[in-house]
Amino acid sequence: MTRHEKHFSSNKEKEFEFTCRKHGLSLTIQRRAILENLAGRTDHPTADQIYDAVKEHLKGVSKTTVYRVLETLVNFGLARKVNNPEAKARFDADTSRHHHLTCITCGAVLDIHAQQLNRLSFPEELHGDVEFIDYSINFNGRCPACLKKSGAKNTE
Amino acid sequence: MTRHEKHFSSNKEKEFEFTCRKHGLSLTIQRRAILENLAGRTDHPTADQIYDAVKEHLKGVSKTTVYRVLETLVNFGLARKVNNPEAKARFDADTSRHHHLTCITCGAVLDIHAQQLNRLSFPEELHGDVEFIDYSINFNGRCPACLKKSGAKNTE
DNA sequence: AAATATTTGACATTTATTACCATTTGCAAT
DNA sequence: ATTGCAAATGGTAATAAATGTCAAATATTT
Ligand SMILES: [Zn+2]
Ligand SMILES: [Zn+2]
Ligand SMILES: [Zn+2]
Ligand SMILES: [Zn+2]
Repeated sequence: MTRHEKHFSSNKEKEFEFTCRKHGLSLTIQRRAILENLAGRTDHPTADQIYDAVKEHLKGVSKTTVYRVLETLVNFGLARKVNNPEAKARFDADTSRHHHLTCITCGAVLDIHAQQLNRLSFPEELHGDVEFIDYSINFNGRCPACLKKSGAKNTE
Repeated sequence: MTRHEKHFSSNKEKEFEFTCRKHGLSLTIQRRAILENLAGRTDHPTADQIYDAVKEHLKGVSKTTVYRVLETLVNFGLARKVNNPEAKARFDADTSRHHHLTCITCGAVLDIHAQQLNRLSFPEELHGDVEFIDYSINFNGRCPACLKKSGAKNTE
């Protein structure tokens, strides 16, 4: 019983309460339980995995609520969506080493080719623990079209 | 008519034919058309978008085929899946700046915290064209558990 | 405690992806 | 060119993830 509660560090709990109050969000037991579960694990669970875990302690939770609460948590910066910015796979015939920028305004995905980004060194302190094979970088920002539309050309 | 065909660079076409022959894959018009379409655009389309485009030239293509062919192309290195290594979103309560390693063996997602990775400089040559806001790095490799199991501890 | 605004739960629906299988097609050997 | 067979396709049906709806329940305010 105390096992999972100790993971809901009072830091995260305070941040949760603060953020909810700040934005006029109700402090519901569902929100608390879902964030508590997510904060108590490091395996980057899916919505379904969180649902499976939470329903043990909170009999009757709806899966809909889990999806909704997760979205809320992400929107207010209390959690982060690691994969799948959208729910569809995107394909690329360019198999050369390059990276991507996703436009936060229109969702476009642009190629970022830059030599300097292809020479990242893997963190030494982790060698031995894990094996690094490759990497790709996901930038987020704004594409040329949306930049032009908004007129926000910061040249600084 | 020549508009889209010129994009199917003879390089990619040769690579396609070579790879198919090398692995005993049939050279079907569906595979050719789908790769031709994908290679002729840079917008990282979804399977559905490719289907919409391809069916114009290849009346009667099945959406199933598009999904299947894309999978084949990715498996044989002729294309790349940019988003959604799997079709589910994963969540993280750690909103601090960090990166992720996805284990190619078991699919686990691990946090990679390393200061050196948080100081990437955005490619200068792109300043002005696009606006960079943030980034995250997706490593792929193998997690400690799978590394240990396979006994492949390369300490070099 | 009562009034009000928000959130939830159950169900239905949409959307992405995969499974299945009969038919067709690519391809190699006549 | 014809034949034979393995491989691939098309159509449909089935999963699975995610979202929409709305009355009932709950949190917050008064
Ligand atoms: Zn844009
Ligand atoms: Zn790309
Ligand atoms: Zn693993
Ligand atoms: Zn993480």
